[in-house]
Formats: sequence, C-alpha cells, structure tokens
Amino acid sequence: MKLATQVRYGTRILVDLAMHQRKGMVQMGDISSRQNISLKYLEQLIIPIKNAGFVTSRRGPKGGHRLAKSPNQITLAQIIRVFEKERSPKEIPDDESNCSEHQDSLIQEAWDEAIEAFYSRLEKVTLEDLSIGTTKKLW
Amino acid sequence: MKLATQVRYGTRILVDLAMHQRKGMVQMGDISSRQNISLKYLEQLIIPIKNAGFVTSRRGPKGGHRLAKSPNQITLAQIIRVFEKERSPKEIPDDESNCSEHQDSLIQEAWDEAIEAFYSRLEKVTLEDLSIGTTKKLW
DNA sequence: TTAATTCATACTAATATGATATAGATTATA
DNA sequence: TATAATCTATATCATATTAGTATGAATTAA
Repeated sequence: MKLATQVRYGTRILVDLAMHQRKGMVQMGDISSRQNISLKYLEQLIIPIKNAGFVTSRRGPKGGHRLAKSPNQITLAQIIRVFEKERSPKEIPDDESNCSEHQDSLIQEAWDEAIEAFYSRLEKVTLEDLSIGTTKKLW
Repeated sequence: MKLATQVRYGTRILVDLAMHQRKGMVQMGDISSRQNISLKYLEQLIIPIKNAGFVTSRRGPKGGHRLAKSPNQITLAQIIRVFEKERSPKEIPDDESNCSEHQDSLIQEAWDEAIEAFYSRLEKVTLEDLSIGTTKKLW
C-alpha cells in the first residue's frame, strides 16, 4: 500500500496553485516547470481534480487554473479519494448461510473500518498545512 | 484500496486450519474443496504464510499443514502484511531544501501515519474472532 | 486571425494481480 | 523398497492498473 504518484503529483499541483494564484490564473506549463513534471501528464491529472470541484479553469491566452476553495478546506483524504477507483457497489452476499461468504463479509467489514480509520487520519491534513511547511522554508 | 483476493483467501486458509486441525494435519486439497479455491492457487498462497511462521507443514502421505500459533495470536493486520510488497527502503531525500521534495516528505509522513492507523485497527481482529463467527453458525 | 491555453483521446510500457500448468522433493505405509 | 499422497518450486498466461507520451481539437484574449 504505497502512495501513488498520481496522489503525490495531484497534491503538488494543488499546493502550487495555493502558492501562486495570488497573481491570477496559473498555467499548467508553469506548474510543469516548477514541479518538474511532464505537462501532458499534469494535464491528465488535473481533470479529476477539476471534476471534484477543487479547481476552476479558463481556456485561451491568460487562461489557467485556480483553486475553487480555500486551501484549509481541501484535505489529503479528499485528494486521495479523487484518484480512487469507484468501489464495487457493495455486493450483497446472496447466500449468507454459506460459511466462506460469511467469513468474507466479516473480513470485509474489518477492512472497511480500517480504511475509514485511514481516511479519518488524512482528513486532518489540509493543503494549507502542506503549503505552510514550504513557505516557511522559502520566506 | 480494495481488499485483495490473496488476503481474503489467505485468511480463509488460516480460518479453515483453525477449524479443522483438531484431527491432525490438514491437507491443501481438503481446504481447496471446502473453500472452493483452486488447489494450485492455494499452494502458492500458503508459501508466504508459511514463511511468516503462521503455519508448519509436513510432506508426504498424512502430511499437511497446521497452525503454528494459537488463533487468537494471529491478527488480520499480520495476515495483510504477509501479502504486502516489501516497502521501498525509506528513501532519504538528498536535497531537503528542494521545495517539491520537502512537500513530498510531508505528504508521505501523513500517509505513513494513516497507514499505521489502518493497521492498528486490524490488529484488533484475530483469527479466533473470524472463526467464532462461523462456528456459531454451524453448531 | 493568431497564438496561448485548456480539453479530449489514443497509445505505449512497466508492473501487479489472479490464476493455471508442469514437474520435482519428501515421506508414510503396504 | 516401491508407490502413492503430499507439499514445493518454477514457469507461464491473462487481465488490470499505473505511469507516461503523443496528437490534435476547442476556446479565447489580444
């Protein structure tokens, strides 16, 4: 269970926006240079982030992206969920008397609770927390 | 982040052992039938479980497997760790003054803490807990 | 109209996961 | 000691996911 590149880069995009959007819209090209990530890959990653409502964009010259929410309202948990594949729709075991299936659902239940604990820990870390760390270093 | 088949089956193997080892060694073939999982796949899954010291085995006729520990001493967290890929060896960022790398390590830190919360939740569920659920149903 | 942007797809390579296949090593027991 | 029942060791395969590249269309400020 390792931190996916998508999540790492996605978070870096958002932190970068938080740090540079004061001067207006931020271009993906600039983020690409600053973060040293391929422009084309970034363009792909920003899509689900946009769909989740974390950023808005404008096309054309002087266009770009900016945060749609305050950095202290965007959590790491939310960002990770953006890149999570949609869960299988909670299969209801058709034969609960079956021994294996009953065990499976006990295991699944424990797993789900653990995942909840995982996310609730990450709910406490916001974009702002991540930005402060770096701005302290820079100014 | 979904429950892997390996973990599900691996746990079922162990629960099956817990429930049937009173009569002596348990054969993989029997587990395969009872759990309705391909023998060859089970044989693969048991290897890391053996290496982790949860079961012992004996070859030949009347051979088989049995738990090396009491069911209440084997937790779901431990089982999941058996099937986890070895972590990358905690890369130390060579240039901590670099902005992106510093952010990455903040993200990673939060991630690691969340993973810890995840496992500590699963540390509370033992094989015994899973077996009781089923034996209750049966007897 | 043009150039700077985002947006939409399609493609490729590498790795992980789930599973099957073939053959070898060990050992109780007849 | 021969044989059959077991576990053990690899090799192979199909599919899915992840990471990343490539091509080009749509939008819009100037």
